[in-house]
Amino acid sequence: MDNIKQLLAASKMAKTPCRVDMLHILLDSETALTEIEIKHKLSYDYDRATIFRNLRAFLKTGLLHAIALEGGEVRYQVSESRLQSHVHAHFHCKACSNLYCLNAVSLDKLNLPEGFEAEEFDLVVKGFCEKCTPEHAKHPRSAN
Amino acid sequence: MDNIKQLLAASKMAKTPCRVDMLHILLDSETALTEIEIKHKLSYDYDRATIFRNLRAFLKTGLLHAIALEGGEVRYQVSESRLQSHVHAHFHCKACSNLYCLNAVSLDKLNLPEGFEAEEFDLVVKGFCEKCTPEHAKHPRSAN
DNA sequence: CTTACAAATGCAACAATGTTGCAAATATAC
DNA sequence: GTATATTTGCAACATTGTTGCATTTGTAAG
Repeated sequence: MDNIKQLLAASKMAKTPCRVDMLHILLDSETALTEIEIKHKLSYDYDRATIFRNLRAFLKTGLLHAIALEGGEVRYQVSESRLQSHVHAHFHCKACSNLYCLNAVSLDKLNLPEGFEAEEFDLVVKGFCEKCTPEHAKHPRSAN
Repeated sequence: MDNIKQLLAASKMAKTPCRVDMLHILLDSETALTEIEIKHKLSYDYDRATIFRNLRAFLKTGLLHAIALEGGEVRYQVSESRLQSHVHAHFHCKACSNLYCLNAVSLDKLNLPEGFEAEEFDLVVKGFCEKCTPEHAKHPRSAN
């Protein structure tokens, strides 16, 4: 709560109800969310332009980061350890389609072609999450 | 040329000028292309619905695969070694924004959380390509 | 090569989404 | 509390995703 106030202050953004609500939702979420998911979880029906602009502003200040999935789906997440590492790793469940953040992934010794200079790594691992692995669920593979 | 005919036949798709042209462009390209880039390179101004449907059909048969970048940008590429590996690695240049396909990347010993089962890996490495590294160019970092 | 059927295309229409200007409402600093 | 800078809601429009349908084209068979 107070945490959110600090986050906004650190980014020099006004503390408005919509922004607080958005960050609250994203901080509470175990998985990265789409713009529509965020909109649906908001306590008030804010205008889509407002949400759009706030997402854009959050990305600009680095408070959030976006992960693009196949099909053009974009999910947002609070960038907690953004500056510590340039590796962003996520796990995308093929059954429930949730997107989890993976920490502690190292990709240092990747052999790139001659003359290529790497700065960041975005990794998306696809499979089945703990709730949807064949052992735990019976019909999880229906989705894709 | 004849190669394209075989690709289409293998996917049980009719050999139409638009499809041949699209595949020609994608096979010739060193980098993955967006739908708009493909459209601009076509020799004839095909309807966008046609291109849209053909891309979708190509993805369905697996002839092409899509790579999603930040900002929702989606790029398409001929899937050459699609069945050999479940690792798709690409290099996205921050300067010229080209997307190169990286081969020979191994991500086997990735330590996932308990209960998570990985099937595919999509890696996007961002940085500067050989044409845009500081050594080779003077003002390449303007983009981004 | 023609015919007959299946498939693809162009076009129009509409839905969904991205994006902006601007006036009204709200937040921040004094 | 007041003044100023931001943010919001709304409307408008651009762009893109998507589909139905009539027309055209491709394919397979004779």
